[in-house]
Amino acid sequence: MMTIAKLASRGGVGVETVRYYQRRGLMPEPPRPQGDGLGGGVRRYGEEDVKRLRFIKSAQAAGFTLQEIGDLLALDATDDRPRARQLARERVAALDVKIAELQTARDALSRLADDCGAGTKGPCPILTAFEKA
Amino acid sequence: MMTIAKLASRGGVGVETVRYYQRRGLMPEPPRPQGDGLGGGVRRYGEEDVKRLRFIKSAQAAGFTLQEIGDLLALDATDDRPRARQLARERVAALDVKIAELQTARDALSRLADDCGAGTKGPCPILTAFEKA
DNA sequence: ATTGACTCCGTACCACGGTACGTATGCGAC
DNA sequence: GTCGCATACGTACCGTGGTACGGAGTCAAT
Repeated sequence: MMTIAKLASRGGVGVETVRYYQRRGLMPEPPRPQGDGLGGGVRRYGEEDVKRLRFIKSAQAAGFTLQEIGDLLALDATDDRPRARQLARERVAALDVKIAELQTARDALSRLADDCGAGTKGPCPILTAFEKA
Repeated sequence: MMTIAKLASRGGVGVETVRYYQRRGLMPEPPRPQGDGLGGGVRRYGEEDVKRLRFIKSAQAAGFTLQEIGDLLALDATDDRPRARQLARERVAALDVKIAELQTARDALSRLADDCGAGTKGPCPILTAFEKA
């Protein structure tokens, strides 16, 4: 068991971020010891909380919003497979689009860098670099 | 020549967005006719403004912030090739990282969707879907 | 038992990229 | 010339994802 600072550091985020996720309902707020009569004690966290935090980071990297991540986490506790599959497939499709878009942009920029290195006179044609993209 | 509404629509953004870009210094504010004594007239825009607007969209898709796009546009008017090349190459590197990241996430999600379709009992292992990513 | 570090909680604030709103003015059609 | 929509401009507000701050409580070590 660990306190929030340890949890945050193991999850690669700040303490405030964990608390923000708790407010958003993405992370559970473990019961405080000593009953809970206003000033009960310090909350403790376990490995499953670290996993959850890391999941949130990965899902964010996949382009999910915190809202969607909340939905996914809620889904994880249910047996609604069709819904989970649907969300995953929608995201895969969105990612395919996004990846293609970035690839196109990458190539345009790469071309720009090359073209720009070729000559030495005048400005690089930055404004036109994306025109054929 | 066109007014701001036409420009915005040809650039695929809203009128307010164009004005926002003007405030940010990304789009020029053409002089108003009738001198400029407070209430001069309606500004007019040309094809080069449409290009500029489209460039902003493309660059945004490439992950540039508006600040960076401003830098690029400023650069476009200068002869500082090394700097332009540097910015382009930095972005290419950043895009390569981002693309790889999205690709990994995509594959994890795709796997999740498949695994989730396999059985019919119990919840999909959503929380663990990204663990090996 | 006191110090010092950490926690809890609420509230405020931040950057980003817009979007909306209100008022005054302009401009084309009739 | 006057009706009505579009433009100009300033200012306010929005969602997203946090970050910072301040005061009170807690806890472990000395």
